[in-house]
Amino acid sequence: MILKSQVEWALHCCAILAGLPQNKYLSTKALAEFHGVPKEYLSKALQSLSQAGIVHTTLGPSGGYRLGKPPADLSFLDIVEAVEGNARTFTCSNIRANNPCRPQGFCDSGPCAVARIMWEADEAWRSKLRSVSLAQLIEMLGQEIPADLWKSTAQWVQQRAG
Amino acid sequence: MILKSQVEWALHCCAILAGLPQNKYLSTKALAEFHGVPKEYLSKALQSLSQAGIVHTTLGPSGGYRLGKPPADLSFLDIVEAVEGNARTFTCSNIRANNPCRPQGFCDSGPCAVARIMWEADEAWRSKLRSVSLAQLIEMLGQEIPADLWKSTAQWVQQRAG
DNA sequence: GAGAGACTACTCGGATACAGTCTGTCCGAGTAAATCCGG
DNA sequence: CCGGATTTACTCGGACAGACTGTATCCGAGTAGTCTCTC
Repeated sequence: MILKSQVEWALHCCAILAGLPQNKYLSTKALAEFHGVPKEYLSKALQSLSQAGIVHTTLGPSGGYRLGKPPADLSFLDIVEAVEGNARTFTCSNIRANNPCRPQGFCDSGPCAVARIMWEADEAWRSKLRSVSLAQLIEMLGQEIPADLWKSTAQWVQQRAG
Repeated sequence: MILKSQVEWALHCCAILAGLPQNKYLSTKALAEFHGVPKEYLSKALQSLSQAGIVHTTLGPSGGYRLGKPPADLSFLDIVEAVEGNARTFTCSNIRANNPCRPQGFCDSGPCAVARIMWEADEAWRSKLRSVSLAQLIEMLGQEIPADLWKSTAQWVQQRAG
């Protein structure tokens, strides 16, 4: 059970897009070059973000992506679920129903205990992701990245933005 | 990111094995028939549990599996990790290193903020699974399963145990 | 110089291909209990 | 009746195949700016 690499890409792309000047767009090509990943495949992740309303896109030259909401309103969970889907990590196939001792027509009341516990763990994971916003990530990155690198990166983004 | 069906099987099998008389064994065949799953494939999950020391096995006739530890000492996490592996759900490929603005020879101090947050969420998931023991599951099942079904199931297990 | 049309750069979506994992099956090797057979 | 040899029932491990997913690439359709050409 391992998340796709697209999740990592999407998170880093959102972090970059958060530093973009208002009403400017950054192309897939620029984002792909910045992160050193294949442009065409990264485009799939960005499409997922677009469909989820996390980023906004414009066609034509000087087109590309920008965030669709302020970074404070975007949680890690929003981005992860946009790429990975929002299905629970544990699927209950209700194998207790195959118990040969069951009387015919026996009907269960609610999901089985195993599934409930696994779903609680899943919810703990989601809850943590929900509690961290993109704005908080930017703040953390600002603290741990050297000031000159932070500045030159911002310049690079501004130069490529259209 | 969805857990294998083997995880569900392993959890239910451990719950059944917990109801086994001391020093008795239950065969893969019996467990497979009880849960209505393919015997050969279920055997893979049980092998994983065996390698992790969660269950103990004996060869020959009247052989099979029994728990290797008391149910109170077995957590959900033990069982899930035995089948699914203990690798983190998020893998950081350190794509920040591809930032074209980086000076040559730049060296990061510690994992990047994105990975740290994802790993915290992963730990929240594991922590929840670690907090629930197999004994607690048995107790929950005892409360929600009708008494007569609980009894006849115990009898079925005892009859098939060797 | 102004407006219409062509051009360009980009996103979007579908089609395709490849690799790895998940699911499932099959079979031989090894082991321990039960059974059989000779003394 | 007893002890050794055979049989039996099971686990274990590897090999194998098919389906599905993740990764990656390519190309055509559509769109919005930009450029060019004509009047």
